Amino acid sequence: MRDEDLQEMRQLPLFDGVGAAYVDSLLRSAFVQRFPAHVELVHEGDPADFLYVIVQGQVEIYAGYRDRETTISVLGPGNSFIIAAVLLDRVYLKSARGLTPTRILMLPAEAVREGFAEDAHFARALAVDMALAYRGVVKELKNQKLRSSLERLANWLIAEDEKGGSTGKLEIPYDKKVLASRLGMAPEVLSRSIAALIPYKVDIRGRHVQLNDREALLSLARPVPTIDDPAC
Amino acid sequence: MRDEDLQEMRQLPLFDGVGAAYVDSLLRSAFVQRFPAHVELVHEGDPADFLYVIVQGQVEIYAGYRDRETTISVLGPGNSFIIAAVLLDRVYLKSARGLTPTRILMLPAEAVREGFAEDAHFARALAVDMALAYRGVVKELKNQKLRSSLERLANWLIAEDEKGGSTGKLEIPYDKKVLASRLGMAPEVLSRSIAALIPYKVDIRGRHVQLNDREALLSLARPVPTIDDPAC
DNA sequence: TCACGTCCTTGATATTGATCAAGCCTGGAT
DNA sequence: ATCCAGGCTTGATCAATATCAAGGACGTGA
Repeated sequence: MRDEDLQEMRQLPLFDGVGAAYVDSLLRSAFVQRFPAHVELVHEGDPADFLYVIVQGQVEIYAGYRDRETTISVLGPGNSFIIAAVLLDRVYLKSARGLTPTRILMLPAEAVREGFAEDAHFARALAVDMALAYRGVVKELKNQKLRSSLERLANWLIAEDEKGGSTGKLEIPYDKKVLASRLGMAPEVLSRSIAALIPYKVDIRGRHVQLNDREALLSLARPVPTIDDPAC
Repeated sequence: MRDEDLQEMRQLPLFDGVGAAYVDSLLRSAFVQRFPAHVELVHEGDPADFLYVIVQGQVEIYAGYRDRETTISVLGPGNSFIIAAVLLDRVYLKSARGLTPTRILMLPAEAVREGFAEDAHFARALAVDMALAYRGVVKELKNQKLRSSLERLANWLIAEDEKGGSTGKLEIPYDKKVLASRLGMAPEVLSRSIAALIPYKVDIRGRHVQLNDREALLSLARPVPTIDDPAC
């Protein structure tokens, strides 16, 4: 790994609270790889040989069943996948592909497990990551089971706006078909739900979104911290 | 805590791989409580003051949104809830109530976090628990997003039969309305789905279930390890 | 034994979402 | 500039699920 890459990798959130010497030791067996867009990085059902950390680009985590497919999440720089499979030495439950060209840090699973067994700080960092990831999926499961498609879209828009500082303007960060899949609906349903938000002063043109009456949208969306607040 | 309780608590899966001296130290600040059925043990949104471990009885983990409610899981003896909230010192994302009378070990959250910070074995045990819990909820999210109600029921029956040794006979372990909620459907839909399984030689009377043609049901259910196998 | 509450099933209807089809729009390649 | 593939929208139709209603079954308490 090149020195400039090494310096960059040391800053990754995965290594928060972990001793620098130990991080370097882990990184010695790792490498950074570039992938073009659309390439499948991880295949559901495969043994977990690597822990992946996104250095650059956007990765879609998805899963299939028979001829169906759904997007579980879309991850960006600093995010890792899939810690649980690596820790437990089991197969990946999900697949991953780059939505854009990507640079990915690949940590051999063996090295991660050794680190887990030997370095208590690293073990704790992984536990905390696991706990946060778990809570994220619980919130998503609740979102799916408890809300309609329209409610999920409205809440996603509110949350995405808040991420950007509640300016009332946001960009949908990927194709609408990916957003539809991520929110658990067909693309046609997303189109219709977007149209259904027009009375709530939501203006969507292409990927550009403008929320012209935040209170109106909030009265429809009715977010709750235990589903919608990433910091909760 | 009474000595006989103490002995019993030491055997809990949560403490696998953790030194006996440390377990005893943790248990010194804990207590075992009995609750009648239906009592709410944990309320969604409350601060996580305790880690709960079921010693006896059956607990329904559920969540609500506006006037809706869904069952996330039903847990039995040996299972704990809710580790992630305690570890991160955040609110509970879910509620819990006993479906039956219960005996619950209550570990103060503070003590658990201290244990996590001080005892590397305990930290690793919690990390592994977290990884397993994470994978479980990912499978459930996939189950919800990728399958119809009928598919979820068929697969639940197959999995429940396998838990009991694949005898072809099983007992639904709680009220059907809880099973319906757990599988993400209204009770009426569960009734209709049960009736729809009659051509597949599934015989359900009350809580008694008999699978008279496992292959037929499997051809409908089409289980995959990455959703249905708890050991995967 | 009786009364009552809750669970469950069945029927009917409404709503939500999926699927199929068609055509427009847009960005990339030539 | 032109062509083409894929994304997206809209219309139509179908399927799945929710909701409402009613009545029977069953277990519990008196």
